[in-house]
Amino acid sequence: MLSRTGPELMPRYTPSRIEPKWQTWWETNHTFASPRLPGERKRYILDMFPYPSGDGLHVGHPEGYTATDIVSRFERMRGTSVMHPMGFDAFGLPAEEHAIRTGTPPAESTRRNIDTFRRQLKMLGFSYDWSREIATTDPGYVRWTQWIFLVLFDTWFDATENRGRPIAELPIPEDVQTAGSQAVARYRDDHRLAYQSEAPVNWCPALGTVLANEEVVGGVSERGGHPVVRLPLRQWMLRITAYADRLDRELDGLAWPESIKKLQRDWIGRSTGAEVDFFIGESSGSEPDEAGFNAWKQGRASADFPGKPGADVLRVYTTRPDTLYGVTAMVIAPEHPAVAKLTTPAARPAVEAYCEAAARKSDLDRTDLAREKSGVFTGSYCRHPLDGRLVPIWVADYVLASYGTGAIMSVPAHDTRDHEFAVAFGLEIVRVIESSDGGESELPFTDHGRAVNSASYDGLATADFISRVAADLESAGLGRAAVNYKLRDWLFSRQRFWGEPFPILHELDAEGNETGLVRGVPESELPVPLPVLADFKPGNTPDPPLSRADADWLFVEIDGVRYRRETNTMPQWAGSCWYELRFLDPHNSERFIDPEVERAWMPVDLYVGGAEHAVLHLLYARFWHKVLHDRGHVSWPEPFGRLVNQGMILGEMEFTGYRHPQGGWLSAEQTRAHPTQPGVTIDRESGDEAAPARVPAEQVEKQGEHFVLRDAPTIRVDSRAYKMSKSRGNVVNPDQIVQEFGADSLRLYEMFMGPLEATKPWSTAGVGGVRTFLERCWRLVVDERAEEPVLSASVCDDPADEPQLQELHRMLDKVTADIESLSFNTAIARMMEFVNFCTPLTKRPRALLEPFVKALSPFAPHLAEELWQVLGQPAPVSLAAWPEVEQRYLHDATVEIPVQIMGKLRGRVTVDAAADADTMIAAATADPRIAELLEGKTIVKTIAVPGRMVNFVIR
RNA sequence: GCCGGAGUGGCGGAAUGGCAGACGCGACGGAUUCAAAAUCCGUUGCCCGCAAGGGCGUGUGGGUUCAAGUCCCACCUCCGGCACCA
Repeated sequence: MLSRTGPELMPRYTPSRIEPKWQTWWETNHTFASPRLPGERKRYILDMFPYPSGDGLHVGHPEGYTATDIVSRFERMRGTSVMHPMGFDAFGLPAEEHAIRTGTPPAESTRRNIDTFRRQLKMLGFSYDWSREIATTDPGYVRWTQWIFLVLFDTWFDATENRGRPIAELPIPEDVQTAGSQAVARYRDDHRLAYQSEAPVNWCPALGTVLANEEVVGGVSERGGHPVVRLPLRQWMLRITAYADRLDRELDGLAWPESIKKLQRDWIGRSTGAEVDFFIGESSGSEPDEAGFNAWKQGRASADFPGKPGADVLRVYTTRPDTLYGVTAMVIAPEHPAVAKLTTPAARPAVEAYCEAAARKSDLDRTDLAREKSGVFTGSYCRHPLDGRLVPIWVADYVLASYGTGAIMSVPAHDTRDHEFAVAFGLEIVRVIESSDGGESELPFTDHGRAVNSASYDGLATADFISRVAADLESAGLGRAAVNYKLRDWLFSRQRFWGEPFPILHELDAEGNETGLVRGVPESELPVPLPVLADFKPGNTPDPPLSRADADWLFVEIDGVRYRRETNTMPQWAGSCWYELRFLDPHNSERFIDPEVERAWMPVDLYVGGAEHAVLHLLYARFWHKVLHDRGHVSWPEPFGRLVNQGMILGEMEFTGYRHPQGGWLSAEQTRAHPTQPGVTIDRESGDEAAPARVPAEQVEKQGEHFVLRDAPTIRVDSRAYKMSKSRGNVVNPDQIVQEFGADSLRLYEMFMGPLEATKPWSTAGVGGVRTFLERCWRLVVDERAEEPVLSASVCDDPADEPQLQELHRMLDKVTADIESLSFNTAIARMMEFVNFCTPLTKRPRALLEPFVKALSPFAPHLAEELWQVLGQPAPVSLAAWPEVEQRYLHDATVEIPVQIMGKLRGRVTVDAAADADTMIAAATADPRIAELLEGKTIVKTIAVPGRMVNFVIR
């Protein structure tokens, strides 16, 4: 019996023998080493490096990696200098959780996981320059991550120049200057891009850490789905909001998918509108009197709009200043600083109770569950800046303290949320916009339209109103145009062990208490290593594990001053914010990168990875890069020139039937999803839970639009592919696929499945299909009956004939163009056609096979090297010159064109490829069948596109 | 709710406004074989027809055009993301 993989049968295509052989050869010969500096044409082709999880590689990884590998190999063969490195994003929570469970230090399990990943990546034959491998956990890498943090710490953002500058250049106001050096230090600290803040944070008791806003989804942690509560804590923040404008605008020049750019823009959330001050008076009274208001207004008219709101006003931000006359209430966030002042004695108990409840509420309670608007009246009023009427001030948690000014003007007629709030509390609703067509539109009406009930502005279109009123407010000193961003500053510290320590020291006084002054660790003492700990467990309090380190780690003395180290660690994102730079100069111990190398290789020309990083990683990395750029450390403002997102690979297609609780089948259309429990299906009528059951494909057939059970055609079954997951048991293991089919087959299959960017279901039968193709390639060249791989007798030195050369060059033309456009699936299809063409040939000229093997080599590199060797060519084909496409073989002398009558295909005629319209029409009418159909009809119009088609319009 | 993306044979998918379904999987038939596997050759959108041929077909309904999977309008379904940002 013959087996596919039996080593005794070498003449058959045996990946398990040739793949390790060539992997060793490439490694020994440093085939894919990149030069320090590129030649004339360079390509920096980068994968998003993986987090080395304990599960090893899954089949999603090789998809993007194969795509970039094909492009890298192709570019090398064309003589381009290629940078194609790989490394590991090795800090992160899972290693630490594993450590807590098993007692294994994270460094150890991380090293093991990296070893597994590296083995698996090498097994797939990727042409990485492994001498450039980095892990974010390497001390030599951490050193420079910490160094970049110190750059952030040393930078302030100059808003007038719109760029980051050294903190030493920060202008110090005179009053601060006179207040002494401590005041100056604090002033500087308040302006650094890396700063400490005491703001409420998302504390996750289950994970024992605080999380970034981005890591909290719907009130629970993104990782693990644990509840998150809000807690005030001292934290390190990065002032990414300073760069919001540039992060938004500078997306324009990038060759990124528009959808990703849009996601980033939406996340940054730039909005334009106006800030407006509402008079509340100096004293904490409930109704500011009219005289005071008039005096205030007069004062404002002769002065500039204050940069910061005084205690006598409530400042709001609105994108719709045109609705100013529709204001019927002011609403401030429970955390707004003026809450206490505005609360009247009578209202105090209710307001305090409300604010306390809001503070305790997690984001989950505030959003998902509490859709009903809640709020409480403060008892106070403010004065409307334009018409002077009294407007009640409410507190409600639908207003966020962290956005805009933390206070809004409520316009129930023209804002959905304000409308809900007004309805819930019986507030007045005043229409100030009608639709442009004059129709009585329903409220709330949030579209643009025409102003009504707005004094002298009546009749103005919304856009005109906005610009007019903004100018009027500005000149009256009552408001000004303003820009706001949804983006918040980046909460950058974590109370975990397995992350980069901050290179920061807190000054201690004689009693050992922190003075509040901080300094960076001297550059010469980087990296700050992680301390040796016996126990990695996070505590019940937000005290970081590092605070339990030995005193000789924890305390430092410099120039006679004692310091305590910062004991927070950086989040996992830190390492991936600049790895694209370090790959270019991974062993440099003098600088984080040699500027000459940086200038020569950056930016990344092709960056491929999953769309799940569309916002966070890519935004953070762009931010760091811009800071480094502003400080003169890198030459380009953006790190990634072209970005492509590979699609997700789903599990195999599944048919699912539903079992009725009383037994028997339930047709799929009689079921629906459980209203609250995700993943649970119930009987539409009875509400009973329906048990899903996987149905084998052979028991199913298609009937009209749906799939039904073959034995019970009234029972519909669902058919779809699901995300791979351990719980569903549909995870495909790359090791197993390589063992069964070979790495080349896995690579080729993943590229053949469909477009790179599409989501597509896995099919192991499909891997078998491309394996068959590779076997056909093998038999084209190799004698199957010999003991050792030798050339097939049908391979000859005869020149290739014209039709063969045409086939060859058309294939090469298509494959070349398709690699350039990352359309690997169609490139492979074209090579399959070429092999189908060659298979029946009893004499197969080398002139045909050798260029084909070259074209195949980026896709199936091991097989290509082996075939190249069998053909007697010197290795490696991986660096052979990409075959030239000869244009003269691309075009036929004659073409067959369709002939249509009234747009319907009625025949075909063969004409000279260069035939003009008249010649084509003549040929078409000369065709007996066409002539017959045209007989007795009047030709109204004739369309002839040279080389394409002819169409007769008849009557 | 809002924002993306996608709906084409039994399945994955191809198609600069110009011959819909390339290529692959699956299925069916043939050659080879004692037999099977493997291999090679062929057929394979649906309907009518012995055939020649004809009709219908790219989620639904309309439109533009000599010609629409492709462009425009309205809608349906699925997938992904965001979700009180004033």
